[in-house]
Amino acid sequence: MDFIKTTTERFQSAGLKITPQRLAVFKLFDGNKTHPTAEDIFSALTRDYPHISFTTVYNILKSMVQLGSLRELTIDRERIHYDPDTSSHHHAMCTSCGKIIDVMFQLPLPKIPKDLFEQFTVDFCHINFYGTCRSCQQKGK
Amino acid sequence: MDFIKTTTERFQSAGLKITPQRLAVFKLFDGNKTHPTAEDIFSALTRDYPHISFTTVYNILKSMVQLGSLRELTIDRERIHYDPDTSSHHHAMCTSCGKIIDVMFQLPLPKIPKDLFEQFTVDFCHINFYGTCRSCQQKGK
DNA sequence: TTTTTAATTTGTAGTCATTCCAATTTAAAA
DNA sequence: TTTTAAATTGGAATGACTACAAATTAAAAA
Ligand SMILES: [Mn+2]
Ligand SMILES: [Mn+2]
Ligand SMILES: [Zn+2]
Ligand SMILES: [Zn+2]
Repeated sequence: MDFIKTTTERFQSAGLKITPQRLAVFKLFDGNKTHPTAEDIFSALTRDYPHISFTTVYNILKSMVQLGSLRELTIDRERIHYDPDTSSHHHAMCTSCGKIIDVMFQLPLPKIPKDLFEQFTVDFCHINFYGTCRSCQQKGK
Repeated sequence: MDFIKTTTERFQSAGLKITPQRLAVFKLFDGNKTHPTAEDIFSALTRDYPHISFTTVYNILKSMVQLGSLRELTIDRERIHYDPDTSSHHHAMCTSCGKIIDVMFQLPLPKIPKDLFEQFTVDFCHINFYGTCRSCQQKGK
């Protein structure tokens, strides 16, 4: 299903308006695999919306997360990265350049220790890999 | 091996001094399974060191991490939690009360998709579970 | 199309964890 | 005991994110 259309419908169903700023953010995330930050989105918007406010960007991101169109990553302690792919997958971040890539695999449920479930109702799980990407390895030589 | 002794030796080998403040922090972490924050450590120290500075706490924590006596958790976006258990294990955080518990298991290497290793040298991996702990589930009723 | 109104955007100020810095103090080597 | 490099301290700075109130606007109603 189309990300922009789905997200637009979710906003409308929630009684939220479709503003040019919102639509521009939807477009930036459509098919985006780069896991941008609020700053990234803000910078990209300033070209078309020179008066865009950071608050607006944060507001839009928050609504998109609440409506299930974006997921917040926990991999980078410095800032939140947003992912329009809300399906179950994980991430790897290069500790040298900060690039974040997808790691498409499922942690098999039987592997999770059952004593965890005895103490805890698990809602979701983030698996974060840290290391060095190819281009940074070559640069380091 | 004893945590305080090991950590003390690491500081000395690195040419760092053993101050009362440092020793007090080492003691607070010895056998500690609660994953405290800098604030937690600061508060615990104010009893014996009423003039302790936050900067000192942060400096000590940084040195301990650098020398391998502490590990920084990525599970809580709001603040860093520190763990004196640097062996490979994972964590679960209650999204209601913030409590963090250990999840003792190893992600089996063959389960990690091999294309990750083609693009990336993995140094370490944090697995973070989020959910609701027992006592918060009961309170919620 | 015009009017109406509640929602949105914007700029600014505020928060909070963490870091920076320079003056003072101190562990520990000489 | 003296010396000195390192540590501690308090206060100021940083940076991501949030709160708030005034101005603007999407879109429903007339
Ligand atoms: Mn992703
Ligand atoms: Mn632990
Ligand atoms: Zn890299
Ligand atoms: Zn709880």
